[in-house]
Amino acid sequence: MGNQSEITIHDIAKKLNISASTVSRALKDNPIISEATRKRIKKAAEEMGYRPNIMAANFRTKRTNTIGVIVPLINRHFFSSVISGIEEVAYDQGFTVTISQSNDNLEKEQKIAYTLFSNRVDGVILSIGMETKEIDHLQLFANRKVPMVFFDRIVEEIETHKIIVNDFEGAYKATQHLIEQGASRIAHIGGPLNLKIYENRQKGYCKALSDAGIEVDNSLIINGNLRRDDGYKATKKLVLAENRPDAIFCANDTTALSAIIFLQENGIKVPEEVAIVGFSNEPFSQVVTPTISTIRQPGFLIGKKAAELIIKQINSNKKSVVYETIVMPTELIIRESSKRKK
Amino acid sequence: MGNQSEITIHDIAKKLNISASTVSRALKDNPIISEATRKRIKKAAEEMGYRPNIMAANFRTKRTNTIGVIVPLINRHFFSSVISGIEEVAYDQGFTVTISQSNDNLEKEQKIAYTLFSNRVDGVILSIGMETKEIDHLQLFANRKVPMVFFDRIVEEIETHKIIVNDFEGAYKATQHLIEQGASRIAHIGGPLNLKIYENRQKGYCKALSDAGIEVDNSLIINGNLRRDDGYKATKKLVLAENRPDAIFCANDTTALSAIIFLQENGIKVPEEVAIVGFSNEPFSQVVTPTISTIRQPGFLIGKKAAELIIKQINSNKKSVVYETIVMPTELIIRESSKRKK
DNA sequence: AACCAAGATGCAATCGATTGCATAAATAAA
DNA sequence: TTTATTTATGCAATCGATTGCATCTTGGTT
Repeated sequence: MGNQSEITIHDIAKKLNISASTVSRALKDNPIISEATRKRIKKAAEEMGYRPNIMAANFRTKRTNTIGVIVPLINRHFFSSVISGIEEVAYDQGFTVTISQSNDNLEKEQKIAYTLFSNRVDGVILSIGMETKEIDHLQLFANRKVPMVFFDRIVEEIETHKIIVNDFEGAYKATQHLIEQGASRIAHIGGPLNLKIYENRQKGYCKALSDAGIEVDNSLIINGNLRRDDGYKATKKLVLAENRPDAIFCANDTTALSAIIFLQENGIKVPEEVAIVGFSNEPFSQVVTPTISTIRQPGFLIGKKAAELIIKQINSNKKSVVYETIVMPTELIIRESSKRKK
Repeated sequence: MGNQSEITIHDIAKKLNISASTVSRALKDNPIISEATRKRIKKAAEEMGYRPNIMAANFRTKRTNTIGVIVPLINRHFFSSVISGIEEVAYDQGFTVTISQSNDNLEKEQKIAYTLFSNRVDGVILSIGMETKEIDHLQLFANRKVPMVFFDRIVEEIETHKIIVNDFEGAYKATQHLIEQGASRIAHIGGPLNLKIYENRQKGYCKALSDAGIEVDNSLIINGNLRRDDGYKATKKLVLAENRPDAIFCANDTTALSAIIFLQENGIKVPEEVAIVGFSNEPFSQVVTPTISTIRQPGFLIGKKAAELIIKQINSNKKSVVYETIVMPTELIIRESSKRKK
């Protein structure tokens, strides 16, 4: 059993008294090798417990069949869904997926990018971190013609494939829904505006208001980092001000939840007095009390699509690629936190 | 900008009129190279935009600095936490992490294992799928002396590092806590007993009862698949029986939640009339109403520990490794669903 | 029988970084 | 100055699979 030394195609060749090139070709089902020898070779390979040294092959062919993925945090439902989608497609096509998380830290993102590049991944799928304003480390891939797909948090300046969620539409629908539920003073707890997604959510919110003839009141918009604490404080500020809002559209579910918590702690009824809609459909949003209305982002589908796009580009001999920007639709999920009895 | 052709150490060598070996050594900070030349070389490398071809280096040195991870499902909080922990440690030590999911499918798990092996990962960290009864594909690593760490769902027959959670202890503490809160008729909604982890949880529950002088009543134990539905039905059955239990220890948080939902729907107060403790500390358990008491499994720590173990083994010149089986402690988190006012 | 084409296999170079050993240069000791 | 010693650098082989080109078989055709 214990077989420690590497078995190479040369070992097989020697045993069968043929050349290594023939072995190589046979194992790759090259039709130029006769049926008979191919079978002999495969049989021998099997018996000898041969496992190809992919490192050697990669080195020679300059392909790794590896896709690098960079996300801010693996341990978050949206991103792990995307990864799951990527993995699903990539695996079927014979690709390996290497995953790294930037922790929303620019320095780490840069290191990861250089590492992936040095590892000669065939392509990169990524969503940038909150701090990412410099983009030299990403330009690297563009310059060297390494296929790249941005998703969700994209970099506009780099011309490549992009998959985004229709944040504008989602925010619009969320806000519109709040209006339909009878709200008229609708606040917004938003994210950092240097990220396009939060800008678009905010724009969708504003557009829905103005389409309904409601003037946008900047005192009702609070931007922050969308952590639990941010939502709590923002809600406090909104509620304690004179002329309290009767609804809040939050740019993620975390702040929606912390808003609800603050409101409940202060005896303000959700949704009767303040209706809430979040964003992202985090798993907890459907099990908390009240369940949180939110916008579903199709993470798994985004992942699949990203993998398909990048594999297509990897396999197309890199000439004249037409870059696509895919906008994924969103879906409004109405739950208790915004549904007012009529 | 557009720099398409590979820059190698030979290009640097040629430009500086020195040999490639000197360049290689200088870039690796080999002290045998003089300060002066090292600086010249590094400067030139920087200027020329040199990026080492790690494929070539890996091939030569037979190390990939890559750790392969196989989990049943990426998109689940426990596993993504573990991955996060692995990634954290591995990254700091200069390792790359490759992640694959088996989807609890034996065939896919086998394919992944062979792929990882062919890619010559330096080590493998894995939690097996539900279907995994054959283990040839895992023996492969053991035979070829590839470092391996099992976590959570381990294979007993393979002698290697293992990291498991102390399910017995966790269940014991949960049950004990319920007793301390004044409960005396404590039910258990358990998982399939062919999985070790659920067997141990049940054993811990029974031991805690008998240690407290409470006889185990089998009519209070219901085993199932621990889905939402299972918890709901089990609770119904328990509650509608004569002599209703005054507490339930659930083998996961999902059933704990559905138990709570059933109880609330039927006007039974949690925790006053029936106290509940779950298991796993799923993210939702701290945000639902009431918040759910549960047992924390240190996923992130398990990941870190697994990475540390495997890296240690990779770096130790593979002679005489002592395999460790680490049992991670659990922590009881007391929340509203079990805390009775005194 | 002579020639050709198609089919099957082998030869040898190649990818880029690493590394044991040899050598050259610089310094110290005699 | 000569020899030993240290320090710095170069030479060349190597890792295993791939692949363009050369070579050898074989059978078919005239």
